[in-house]
Amino acid sequence: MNVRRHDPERRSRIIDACLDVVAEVGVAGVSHRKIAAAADVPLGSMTYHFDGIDQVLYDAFTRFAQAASSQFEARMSAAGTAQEARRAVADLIVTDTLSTQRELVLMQELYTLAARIPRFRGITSAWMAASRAALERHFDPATARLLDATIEGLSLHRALDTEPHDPQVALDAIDRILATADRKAHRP
Amino acid sequence: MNVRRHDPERRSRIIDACLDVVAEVGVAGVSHRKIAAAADVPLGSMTYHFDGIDQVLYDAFTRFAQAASSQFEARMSAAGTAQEARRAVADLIVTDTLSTQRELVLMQELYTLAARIPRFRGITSAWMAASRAALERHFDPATARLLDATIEGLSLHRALDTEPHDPQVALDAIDRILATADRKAHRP
DNA sequence: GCGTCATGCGTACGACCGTACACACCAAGC
DNA sequence: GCTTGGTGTGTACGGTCGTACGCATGACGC
Repeated sequence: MNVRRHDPERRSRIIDACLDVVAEVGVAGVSHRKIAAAADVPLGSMTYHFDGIDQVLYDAFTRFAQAASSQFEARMSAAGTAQEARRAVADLIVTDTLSTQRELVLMQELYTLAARIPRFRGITSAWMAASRAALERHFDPATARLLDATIEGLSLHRALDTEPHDPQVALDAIDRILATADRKAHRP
Repeated sequence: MNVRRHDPERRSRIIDACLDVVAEVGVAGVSHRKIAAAADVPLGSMTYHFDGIDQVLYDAFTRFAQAASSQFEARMSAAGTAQEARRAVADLIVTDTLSTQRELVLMQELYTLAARIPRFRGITSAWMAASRAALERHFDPATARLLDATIEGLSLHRALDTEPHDPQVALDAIDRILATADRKAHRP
């Protein structure tokens, strides 16, 4: 027997490389050859480790969504007071996972795939459910849903704006939404 | 001289066909051949009427954005009272341009392109500016911006939700935002 | 009627694609 | 040391791609 059936380290490197390639040339531009070159693995490895390019994309976006989701959750659960929660939501928009152009591009690519291909909606719905759950640690469900949608919208505007975003805009938006929210203590 | 230099009717049909193809297979799947087949024009027409596939996409998304923008503007300017404006915003989300899966997919594809390629941001920024201007007919600028972002977010959630969207959610969200808005009379 | 010339098309070429598959490699059993 | 069998790779094939380009077409000036 050889050491392992599927070298997980190599497989993992392919997934990371896939995200890099997607961020650079978009889902439209990915190919086995480009990913293999970026991961520095032979072309043959691609078909060996994955059934097809769809599976590579699926696994790559799953990893991306889970990473973003964990960061979101960590940020929200670190907030103790209501004021900290408010600040945490703002940070999510202006300095967190969704802050670099790379992350924003990947997010958009994932949304686009999910909008067109039902199979990918599993990834986005899990992500959205996790975000909402994290927000519901501090806010009532209706507010969590509204905040979630607004975060998406502001992030999108951020991705498409040519000039740098003013953090105050996000803070103001959140304050206005929270002004209409049920007061809810932080769950112990 | 021949009748015309660039037959506009044929060129226009190619643009429409391009949107159809993108809606079906995504930007990742478009090709000269598929668009030509969908438009029922010879393959050679593609390079004759357009400099490259990027230009086809650019023109197609420009048309799409302008159509959506006009509809948005028409919907908002038809509203006279504040109550009608509130209803108009809700309609934008639940029954208007952004309501069919086709429109939502195209919108996502455009956003993704714009996030990655600065050239396409001209289309999205014009669209966003027009939306905001239409909203500012009824609401103060800060509210218009917040509404705009929230509309985007709710539309996105709608595109990715597996189950049909409850219109009441959109209405509630708008009401909560408007509850914090400056009262502003409809400009004559 | 006929030459002229811009319009628009059919075709073919080279590049790149996904993937099948033969096989090199190497650890383990004996 | 030899056999064996799974692991991972290199290569080549059939197909699709964008696009360059030669040429058919038909309207116009005369």
